[in-house]
Amino acid sequence: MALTNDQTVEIAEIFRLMGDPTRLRILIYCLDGPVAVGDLAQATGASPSLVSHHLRLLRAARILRAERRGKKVYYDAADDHIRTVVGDMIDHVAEPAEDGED
Amino acid sequence: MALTNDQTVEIAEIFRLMGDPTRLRILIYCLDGPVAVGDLAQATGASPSLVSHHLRLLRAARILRAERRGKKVYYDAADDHIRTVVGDMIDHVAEPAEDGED
DNA sequence: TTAATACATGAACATGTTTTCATATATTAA
DNA sequence: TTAATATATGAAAACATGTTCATGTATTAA
Repeated sequence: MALTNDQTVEIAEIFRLMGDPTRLRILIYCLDGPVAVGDLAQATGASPSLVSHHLRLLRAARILRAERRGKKVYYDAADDHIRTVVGDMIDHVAEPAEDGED
Repeated sequence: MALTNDQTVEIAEIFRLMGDPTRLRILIYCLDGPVAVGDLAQATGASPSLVSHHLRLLRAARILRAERRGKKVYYDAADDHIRTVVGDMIDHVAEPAEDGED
């Protein structure tokens, strides 16, 4: 499959955003359903401010989406592709190395 | 699925490496079969030196693997998970936005 | 051995990113 | 309105990364 330059850059941008451990932790916590910012901060051990900064990036890239309910804002995966990509990668790491590699 | 901290960091590292446009282009060219370094440089428009630097990172993370044949060194995807992850992401970008997003 | 080709590597520059801290905004309750 | 909770944001500090250039190593052929 051939990609345009814009598509390549867009994909790289999504991978890049997934490529920071703090942000990836936040993302993974959001894969199973909406989670509030404060809960993400608690779960990840990052400050609410830092979590909020990361959430903004993830949201801007349409990796996550936000929904306010009262005082809290809940974030969850923007679509199933995101879940699939992260799921595949988890499988990749969970599996033992394949034959033939050096 | 619960991940250890090491696993999370390992996954983030792989995503991070896929998250640079030059490196992603190199990776995508390697998905369909072994490609020599010089051909990757030509195809991507990057210098052989830069391609080599990127290949070293991709190889160290076991995203690609190398095989020398005479003077040339051929790189290809280390396993099918890599192909799957990139393929999923291409689908993600190729598809129109889903319902319900803001 | 020498030369030519193909790739790899170290150092340095330029740029970009993550994180913290202080402060601002939104929502609800009193 | 005031206070309390929850989240967002701007700026700066600390740190990391991509790229280039010069040079080094491997392989083959003469």
